Amino acid sequence: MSNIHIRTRFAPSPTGFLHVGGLRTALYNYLFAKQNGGKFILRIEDTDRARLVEGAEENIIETLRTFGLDFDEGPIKQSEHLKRYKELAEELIQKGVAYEDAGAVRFKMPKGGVTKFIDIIHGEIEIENKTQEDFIILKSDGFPTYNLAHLVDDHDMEITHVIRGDEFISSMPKYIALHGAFGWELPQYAHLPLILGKNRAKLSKREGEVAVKDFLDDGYFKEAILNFVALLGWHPSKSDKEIFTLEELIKEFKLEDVQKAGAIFDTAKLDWMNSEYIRQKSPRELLAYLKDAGCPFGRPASKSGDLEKIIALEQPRLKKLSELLEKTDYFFREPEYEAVLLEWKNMDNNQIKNSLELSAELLKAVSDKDFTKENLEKIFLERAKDFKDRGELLWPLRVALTGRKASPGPFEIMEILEKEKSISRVQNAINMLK
RNA sequence: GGCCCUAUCGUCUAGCCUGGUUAGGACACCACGCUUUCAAUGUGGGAACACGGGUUCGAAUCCCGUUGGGGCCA
Repeated sequence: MSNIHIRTRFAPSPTGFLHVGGLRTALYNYLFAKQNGGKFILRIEDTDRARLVEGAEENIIETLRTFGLDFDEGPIKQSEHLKRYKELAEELIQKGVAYEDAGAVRFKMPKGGVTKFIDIIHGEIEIENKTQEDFIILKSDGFPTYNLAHLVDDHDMEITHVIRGDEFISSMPKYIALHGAFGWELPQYAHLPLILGKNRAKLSKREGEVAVKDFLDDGYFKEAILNFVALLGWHPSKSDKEIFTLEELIKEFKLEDVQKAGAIFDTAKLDWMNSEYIRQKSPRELLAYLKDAGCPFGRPASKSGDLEKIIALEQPRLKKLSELLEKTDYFFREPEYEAVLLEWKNMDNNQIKNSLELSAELLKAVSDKDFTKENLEKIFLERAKDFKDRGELLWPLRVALTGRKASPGPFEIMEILEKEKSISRVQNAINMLK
């Protein structure tokens, strides 16, 4: 608790929905603040009025809440500080370090020397001042540019650590010169490597799914997304642990261990991670989650106990919850398939028919009460011994029940389908072969 | 084009600071086992130090250069 005064901020522009890169920046800011007992603050940088997108601010706030990245202060909006920026621009003109130019105010960038600073992630960085031009700090419409506004607010909000994307490194001489002109102390900086698309370029909306909301809507768990994003550019120093809760991340995250090079955002590992989280949850939790999400799974209604059983069957096969509806459709309507699918290896039509007729016969002999997975398995596996291989009995049966090449096993399915429906599906298959 | 950042398997990365490893893990991929199918699971496998020079007995690791990638500005 020694660093009680540490203050970080996440300062997005509301020019679009929160994307994965933004989420990671917010997360790292949050983790660093929390692990030091400090404060995490949200600031909305809404001074570029032309690029504002409706609903973006709400989406950013809502998404941060969803992930549990609760901010201690804010949201603070820059558009409410217009007077402050104007006064400060004025002050710089008075001091002779800024001047008016076609209605705008420009800051006089020192032309000689080098700017040196320490970045927590990159170490020492040196940039010659002559690479920078005099730059606009206040536009003719009275709105400040990023160059001025972000650092005024960081100062006023007493931000101690600025953790943001790499893309600002080359403008650091501007920010440092401006701090000098105001006589303000510099915060510490940590510039995060960019998250790149498959084409190695900065992730952009044009590539489709980059909004965090899209992933949420697509059936990825928030825990999985957060976990995945945390590992894009960071790795625990003394272990190979990969599954982390937010609390664990707060304990183990180290800003100095953040990678210097950009990371490609590739969803293959996210899929795996999501399936890990799906398997960790109980079917009941998954069902509740689906209900909350307004997913039509299970409608029209069957008994709710069955829904949990159905989820339990597919659980180890799911990468995303959104696959559930399609994968379990045969529980809710009669399967449709081609008769050839019933064929196992080199069986001919007659053999298939005989196999299915035996199945029907065996099923009819089981009472409703005994129509359980265990019982059915015992009965069928015993009879399957009469065949060259079990598949001759079990494959046609399973296809008759599901209409699918791939599915869970027939016994667990039949327990859920119950006797009458199981038999009728087998009967339908037999009829197809006539 | 100028400036800046950056470089280990296909991807995310450990190792680099403090030279000596069969260069480790995870995902993905392949094979095998289990198995009626698909998963899950178990075992095994292929797969990387961008390149060129130094320094050194010895370089992924230190230095220089080149190339590639990215960013910012124009």
